[in-house]
Amino acid sequence: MKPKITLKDIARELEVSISTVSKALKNSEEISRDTKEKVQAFAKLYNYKPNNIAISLKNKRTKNIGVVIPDIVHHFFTTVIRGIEKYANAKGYNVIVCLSEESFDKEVINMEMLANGSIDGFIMSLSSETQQKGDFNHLKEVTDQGIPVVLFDRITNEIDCDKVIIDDELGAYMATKKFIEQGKKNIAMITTDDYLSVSKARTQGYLKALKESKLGVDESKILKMPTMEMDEQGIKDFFDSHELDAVLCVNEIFAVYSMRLAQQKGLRIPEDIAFIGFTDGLLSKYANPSLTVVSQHGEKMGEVSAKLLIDKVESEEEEETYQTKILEPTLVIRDSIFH
Amino acid sequence: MKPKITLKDIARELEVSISTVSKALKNSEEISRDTKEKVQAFAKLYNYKPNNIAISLKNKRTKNIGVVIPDIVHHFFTTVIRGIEKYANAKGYNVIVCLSEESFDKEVINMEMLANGSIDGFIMSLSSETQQKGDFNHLKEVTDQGIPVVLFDRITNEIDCDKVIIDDELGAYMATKKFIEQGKKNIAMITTDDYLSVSKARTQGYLKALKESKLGVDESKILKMPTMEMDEQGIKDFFDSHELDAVLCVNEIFAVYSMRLAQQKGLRIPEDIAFIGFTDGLLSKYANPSLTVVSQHGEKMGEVSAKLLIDKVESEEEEETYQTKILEPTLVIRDSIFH
DNA sequence: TTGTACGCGTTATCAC
DNA sequence: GTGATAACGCGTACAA
Repeated sequence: MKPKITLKDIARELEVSISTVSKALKNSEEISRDTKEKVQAFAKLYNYKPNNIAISLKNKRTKNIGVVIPDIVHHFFTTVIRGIEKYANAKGYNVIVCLSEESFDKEVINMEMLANGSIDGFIMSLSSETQQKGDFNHLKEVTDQGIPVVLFDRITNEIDCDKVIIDDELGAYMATKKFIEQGKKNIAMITTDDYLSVSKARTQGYLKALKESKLGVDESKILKMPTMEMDEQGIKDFFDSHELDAVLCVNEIFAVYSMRLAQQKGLRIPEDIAFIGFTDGLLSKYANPSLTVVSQHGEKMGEVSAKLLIDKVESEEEEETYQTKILEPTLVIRDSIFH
Repeated sequence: MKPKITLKDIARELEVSISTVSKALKNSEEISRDTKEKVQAFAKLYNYKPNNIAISLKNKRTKNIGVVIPDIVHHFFTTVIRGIEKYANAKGYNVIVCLSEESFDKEVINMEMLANGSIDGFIMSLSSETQQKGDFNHLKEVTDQGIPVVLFDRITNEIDCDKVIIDDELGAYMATKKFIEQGKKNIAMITTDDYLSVSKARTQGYLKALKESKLGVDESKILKMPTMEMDEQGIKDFFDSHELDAVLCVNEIFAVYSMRLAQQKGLRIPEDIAFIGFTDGLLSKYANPSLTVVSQHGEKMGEVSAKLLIDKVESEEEEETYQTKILEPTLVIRDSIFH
């Protein structure tokens, strides 16, 4: 058991002053070669490392980034974290992860916990409850304090800050268009309620593609699930009451589950009915048949978010200029559609 | 823009001393009702919150937990994080997540980054490279400094610390036994190289069950993959060169992919060939057919780890007594075997 | 009842 | 070339 050693310890042991030690360790020109060597040798021997907390207090910089997300089990958020971690780590930052579990209150509590000096900035994606309530005071307070915030994926226009999203509307548009090109006539969409910013945008892309085609829109072919949770019965009923030959799903879980239902009804995929989902996760890759998806490029999104945040944190001037980066979605073609 | 307010600011504004403010905010009996109300009102108005960093420096307690894991995209680790986060948050702790990406060097760097005061303790699962090298000096150094460590899942006996694992051997044993009871005769195992502690234990459980039965062991029915990465061709060759009616896989990805291969060969699941995997993730649940798995109870594991760590962090006496908690695995029966 | 002084570990400035 | 001092923000033992 050898407890952490401080400057003071070294100073006492070597019978010099604390400031001499501090300078010696930084190879300051002021200090004689002799003392420098003595101090550095001693420090190395006892494995001296400066205390991060003390430095944080002094510099008012923690080198920590707070990441607040609704859920960590979803593959998309997981890849975003990985992207953030990658970029942040390379820049010497640590990542503190907090989960809101889709709860407004938890989101608020987590942010308050971190906003009192623990972090230099936030990267976050709003909980569904927050988007539903439309209450963003906790974000406002944080930005008012001058703490930089980057929102990704689930964002709001009510807050002035940097944002990173993919073009959800375009993604859904591309997917729907693909169906149309392949001659599908009865194209359904399974999504969540509109309060989720991404669901809304995706629904619009779907509608846009249909309006541009001869097919036109049939609102009854849109199934809006109340939550992100799987409602197996809801989807089952939907399939029983509609004649469909293509389905666009707002996430991969809905899609994979829907495929199973279709198969149970004896439909062939993609001949009788084709599927496209969002999120390029393990589920899509290993589903049977494998699922065509609109990739959200989570890792890229994380990296971009981290870069935006760290740039802002490290920039001296406080520019009040914010940007919104819109990443291009891409279609990952697999066996759930023709190719 | 209203920057953070400090005790000093309040003191100056109200023309009292800093310590008076500090005491007033803690409702100290020493302070007159009058000043207390004045101070508290002012503090509330300007939304005063004590600076975490300053408190950390003073208390030598950060209320941060460092979590170092090999990978965040695997469902198992994801659920463990969730468990840790849940427990830790309830206790007022934050979770700093670092990814080693299965790399020894990254693991070392991450730990060093955090060990200089940023955290009160570590929860970690070893990278495969670390287990392969058998070099645990970075762990030794940390524990030598008196920083508590909890290892989970991928552990080592070389380090004295609390540990949390599931009984991997038992899990594999249960699964194999299940196959045997159901009359399967040619039971294979797809695993990774033995340097991963969990793979080794699982292989032993598999062997134990076979030895106890009349079937006996056929080493050629064990496929050892060099890494956690999917080697599709390796599995394909294995299937082509063996007559199998049951397969135990060390993770769900191997299992789901193997099922697909079996189906492509025209085999029926579970009649012709049955499958069991490890890890109760989304993949297992939504596979077609759904996959029977040995559940590792990741969330529980995270909670238990967090509890062990926080208990140790908060205990005054430094007991040099460590425990290893062994969680019971359970079989989650789904359609990839008879039931 | 209020205020002073000190310490947590570090760095920067200034004096010797 | 070296050291004393102040400061970051807070809490607390002790003094007034």
